[in-house]
Amino acid sequence: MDVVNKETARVLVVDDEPNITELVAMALRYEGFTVKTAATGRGALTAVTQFSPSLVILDVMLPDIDGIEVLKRLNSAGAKVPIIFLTAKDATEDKVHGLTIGGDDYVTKPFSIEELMARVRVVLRRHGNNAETGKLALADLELDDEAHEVRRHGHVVELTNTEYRLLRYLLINAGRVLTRSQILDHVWHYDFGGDASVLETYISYLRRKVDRYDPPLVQTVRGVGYVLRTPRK
Amino acid sequence: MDVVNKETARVLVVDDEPNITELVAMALRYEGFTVKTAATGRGALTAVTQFSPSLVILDVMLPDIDGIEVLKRLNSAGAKVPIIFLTAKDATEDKVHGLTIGGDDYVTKPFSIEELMARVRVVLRRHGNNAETGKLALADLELDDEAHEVRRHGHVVELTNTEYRLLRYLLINAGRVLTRSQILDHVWHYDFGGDASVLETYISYLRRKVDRYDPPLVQTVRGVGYVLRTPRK
DNA sequence: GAGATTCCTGGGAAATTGCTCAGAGATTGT
DNA sequence: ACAATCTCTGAGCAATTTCCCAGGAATCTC
Repeated sequence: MDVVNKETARVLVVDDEPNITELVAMALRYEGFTVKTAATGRGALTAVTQFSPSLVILDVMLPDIDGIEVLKRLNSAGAKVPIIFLTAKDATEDKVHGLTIGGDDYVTKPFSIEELMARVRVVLRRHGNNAETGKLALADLELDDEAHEVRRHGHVVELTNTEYRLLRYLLINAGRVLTRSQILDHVWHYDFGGDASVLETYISYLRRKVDRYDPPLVQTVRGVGYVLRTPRK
Repeated sequence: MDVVNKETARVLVVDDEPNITELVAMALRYEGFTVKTAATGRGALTAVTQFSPSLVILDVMLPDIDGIEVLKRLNSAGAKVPIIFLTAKDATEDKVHGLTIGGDDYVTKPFSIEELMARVRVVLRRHGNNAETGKLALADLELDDEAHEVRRHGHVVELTNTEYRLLRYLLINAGRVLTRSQILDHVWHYDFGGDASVLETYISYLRRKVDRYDPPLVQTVRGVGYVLRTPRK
């Protein structure tokens, strides 16, 4: 289904924190992308010319040239590569916000891998590099990624962001039992160290909002985790 | 992507405790994998380059370089081999938690072999090493790992987690007589110290739930253990 | 066949797991 | 800066699961 297939899509990851680049690179490779990393703004610029990525994931805070400056230089050099900024949740956010007009986007640290990957898909789709439709469904439950909208039985269901991401992850893996740690890894922030009971709370929320109509789709597998599926029997 | 079938799939087991590596290596070999072991982080790194395993099972606590550092070095060396971490149930768990993004996973000690093998299969399947479809069957008894679901004669059978793992272990070894201690080692935690009569209790549970239809598949071999097989009159 | 051994099963206590609610704290929008 | 919303925690409660025990059934040994 891929127009430009994923195997040939190249992503450059730039961050001065090796933990982050490794984490992100790993997740991207797992999704099938070819990945290069850089630790500095200067390194990023040369990597763009040599590697010519289809997408750059770029930390705003870098030891030498900051991310925004990198963007400017790339633009004035005529390189039209889309960028996803990584930014701490502070004042600079506004700055980045104003700049992300084109196909660009930004994600605030700490982020969840699932969230970042969703952005990557969206950005690449916007740039015609990928043909994911952005729609998922199970029974009378529909999730439209583009509109960020969920419907059950035809009715729009209002979900918060975390609820949405949780439902999305379950829906991607519909019919497959997911363990708690799998879910926590994907839906919560990468440095989330808290109590795993948030998950239970959110499952509870989802049930109240999404499973208000029969049949119940969110199912517990005791001692293992959760599944989204039509009830057997 | 490397498509590797089980016969040729290689697994590297790293732990400084020989009891553990032996136990795990034996179980893996029994399942048909080719296995190498290492006792140190350094040993692991060289083994990865020489042996180029499809999967590494890696203790976090090692005498020289710890498991997380090994992961980092492997990644920065561009080796994208999936890892299953073994970790004690303490603070380090969080650390590992954050790192298990790609196809990686972790298991807390003490674990049961059966549990670890399930993770191995999941991880290898995720990585396109179609080691197994994730389905097992004997006569009209089916077990679907992904859905964590068991059917007998077409009907779904509700099993608790321990019941499920016990049945799974018997099913993998269908036709082969398993001793009590084999079963206890595999299905219960490897350092399980309780009364061995739990096993009898659970066999009883399984019979009630799974062997409700003819023919009875769960059979006792007096003085030895149990087998799962169609009765030979 | 009698005794010894091994195994089966029901009852029930203890532990675990999961659900829900209420509220504190953080975040967002106006 | 305020109000509204969202996220996460903790605790109590409910349900289920795990495990142990004990009495009795089945099988083996002699």
